[in-house]
Amino acid sequence: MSRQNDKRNQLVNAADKLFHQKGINITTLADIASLAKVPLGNVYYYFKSKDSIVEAVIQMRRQQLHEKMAEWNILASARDRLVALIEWQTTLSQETAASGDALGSLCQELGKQHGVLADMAAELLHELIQWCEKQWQALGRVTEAHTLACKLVASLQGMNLLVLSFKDPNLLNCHTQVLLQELGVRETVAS
Amino acid sequence: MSRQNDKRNQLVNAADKLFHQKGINITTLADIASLAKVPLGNVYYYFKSKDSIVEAVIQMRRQQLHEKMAEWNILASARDRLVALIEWQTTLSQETAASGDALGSLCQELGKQHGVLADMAAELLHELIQWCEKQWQALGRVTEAHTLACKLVASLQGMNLLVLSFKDPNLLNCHTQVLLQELGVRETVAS
DNA sequence: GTCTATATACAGATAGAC
DNA sequence: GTCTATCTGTATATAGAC
Repeated sequence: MSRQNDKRNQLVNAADKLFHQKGINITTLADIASLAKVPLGNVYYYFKSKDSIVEAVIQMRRQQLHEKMAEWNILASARDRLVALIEWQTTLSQETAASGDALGSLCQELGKQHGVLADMAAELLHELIQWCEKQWQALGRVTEAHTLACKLVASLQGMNLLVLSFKDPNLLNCHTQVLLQELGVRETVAS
Repeated sequence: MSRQNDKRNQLVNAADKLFHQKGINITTLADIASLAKVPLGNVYYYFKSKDSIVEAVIQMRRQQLHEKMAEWNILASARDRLVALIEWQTTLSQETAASGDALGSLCQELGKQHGVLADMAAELLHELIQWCEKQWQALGRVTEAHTLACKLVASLQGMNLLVLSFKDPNLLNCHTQVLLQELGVRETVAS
């Protein structure tokens, strides 16, 4: 952890926040430098271009996603692990209402540009789906696992879009109830 | 339909296409003017700002959505009307894989900016959900109609994001099968 | 009404002092 | 390594000839 990495991390964290809040295209290097309290020109000592900052942000988010999944993996039952994912989304409902889902907007914005960055963002989504797939397999839904995983992630992402559009965090709580119920149908006993 | 409106419409159509393909923020007035074969400076005779072009595009899409819904409304059963919506999405799978869903990306991009335009885009999504809600009511699912409508639109929108991210139109076909089956569960007989 | 030329502002990126 | 000053390109928007 050198001094150099400190400043670099400040820049990546600032970019991460601004990309989420305003979108990548609208965010300027000046915005990032300003939030990170680093002089504009200095940015190019750490990154050769704006794209390489975007790449660094994606890598950081990938790391964070891995940590989240590792955290969920500790849970004993696959059902609880899926519940943890869904509940995690609800804890983000406030910021989702303000700025959308970080992963979803990243994929949406980069997806149109057809570049390497789009593939990297898509890879994050892919890893999340793969993780869900494993949980469904553990629940015995082996043949349908992939479809169910896509369905779950799509539902969450679609709901995040509604939450953003209608600025209504509560919509997410309401809908995740349904998702949780659907999970419960096969796993819990009536009580 | 004066000559004036012709050029205006050319500009709106060009903007509509480019906003979908590249996103609003990345699309420049020069891009729009060029595609519409209108000199750049002339754009300001028809629109006072870029935002007012965005507004015109949203209004046009609103009109198109109304036409689509009117078209579907002709169908006899509410179930067929919902099927028509889902199948319409699948017919768009190619362009969704290339540029995402037009409505979804609009809401995602504008949703972060918290302006009047964001509200207008959200209104489109709202109208689609309301339309779905009516169909569910007609199917007798009165109390759950709103939830089911949100769920359906969210599923479609989420799937559109996966299709864009993974550049895989077939994913949509695959998933809409599931949605159609779910609709079918309550309405069709085994055969 | 239509278009050319241009003002103005600001983006990403660079040069080079310290 | 760090920062100031600035280049270069290009965006939105305007002025004004025709």
